[in-house]
Amino acid sequence: MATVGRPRSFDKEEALKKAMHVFWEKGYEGTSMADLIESIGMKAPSLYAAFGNKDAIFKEVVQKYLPIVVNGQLATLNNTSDIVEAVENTLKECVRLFTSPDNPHTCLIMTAAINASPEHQDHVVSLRAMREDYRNAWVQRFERAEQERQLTGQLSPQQLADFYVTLIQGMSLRAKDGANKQDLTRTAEIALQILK
Amino acid sequence: MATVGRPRSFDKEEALKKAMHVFWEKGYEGTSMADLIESIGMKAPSLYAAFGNKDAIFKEVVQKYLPIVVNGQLATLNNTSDIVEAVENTLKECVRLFTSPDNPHTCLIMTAAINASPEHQDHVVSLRAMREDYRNAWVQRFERAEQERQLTGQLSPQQLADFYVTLIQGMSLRAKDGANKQDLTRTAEIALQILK
DNA sequence: GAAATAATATAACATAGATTACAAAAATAT
DNA sequence: ATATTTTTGTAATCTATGTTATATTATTTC
Repeated sequence: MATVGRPRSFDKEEALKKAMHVFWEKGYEGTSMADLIESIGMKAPSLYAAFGNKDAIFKEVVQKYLPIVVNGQLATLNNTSDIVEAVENTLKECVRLFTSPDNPHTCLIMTAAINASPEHQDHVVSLRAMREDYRNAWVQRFERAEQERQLTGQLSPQQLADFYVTLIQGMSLRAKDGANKQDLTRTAEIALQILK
Repeated sequence: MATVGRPRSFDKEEALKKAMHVFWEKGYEGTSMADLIESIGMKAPSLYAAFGNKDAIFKEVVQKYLPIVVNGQLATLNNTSDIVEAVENTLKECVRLFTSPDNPHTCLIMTAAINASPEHQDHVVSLRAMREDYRNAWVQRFERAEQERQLTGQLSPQQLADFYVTLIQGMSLRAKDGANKQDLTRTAEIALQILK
């Protein structure tokens, strides 16, 4: 399916992946188009032609990041039948993600758009909505556990979900601050005590 | 002590407090000089004359915020003799701060400078250092509790400090996302179980 | 090989936001 | 009162950064 005209000198998927890492590392406002241009190795007009403007690139990055990271993690949460194991595995997966040498040490959804100037509030709002979805997924998982009589304590699914999501958001920040794998693992293990 | 020249039409402390609230709400990069000018009600030249540039205003704001909020909180942590009570009171104080109608629902030190463009990395770095100090204060508190034989479990002061600081950083984000006082209080109560 | 098409590179352009110049205003001191 | 000093207000300037115009290059189709 060779198309007419000069061929692209870059792979769009590769470019998007590089853009993702930059936004992941520096956040939306902390990333300049110059950063993207430098990291991706594309010149401005090619970037604009391929993706649109900075906002559009960020949105596409988030669309890409979300399935890979969040859904993969929620699969762990939902596909492990024992609730304690499910939470343990999911927390460990968070720790692995937040300390992997392959990517920035944080969660893009949690930290890439916390604050923004008024014109870019939509990114703040949309990531916040995703965090809300993420929390709801945790609530649902604990509701299932409750129905399956796996919750021994007197804590409600909402309370448990809030607790673990709060902890994970905190770990995103701690990792960005430089917390290592051991530190975060210990914190996760402590949090797991709540379910035992 | 009347000084010569046209008198100021504003109170410097009041102006700084207003600037603090803007930065607290919007973060360093999310705040424009126009925002500050509007909120404070001073014109640009007066602002610059009184405080210096945006960076200087932010630094002065942080200097002001730190003693008021963080030290007050650490006083609670350190001056309550029983460790469980100390942690409980401190967490409750966090919740109160993060949900007070009088101020933005987050902690400035935790969320006002998470990401920034390269020229403003110094703010990111300095706030990170303050978070490190904050963590160390928690470590020291638990070390004291250990010496006083108040720690019943087998968790080290570092592990406990990491756990609670992670939770508090998470609560800063959850509060900014809209978590209410009840939600955060429940989360804090759950976290307190670890010490019992 | 010439025409058509699509991407690239250089460099200009636009705009938002931080900062400053300059003249006018409001006070004190002599 | 006049001179001096400091702050204020308007408006200009500077700068960083997002975006686009234009010419050029590389490919396919006829």
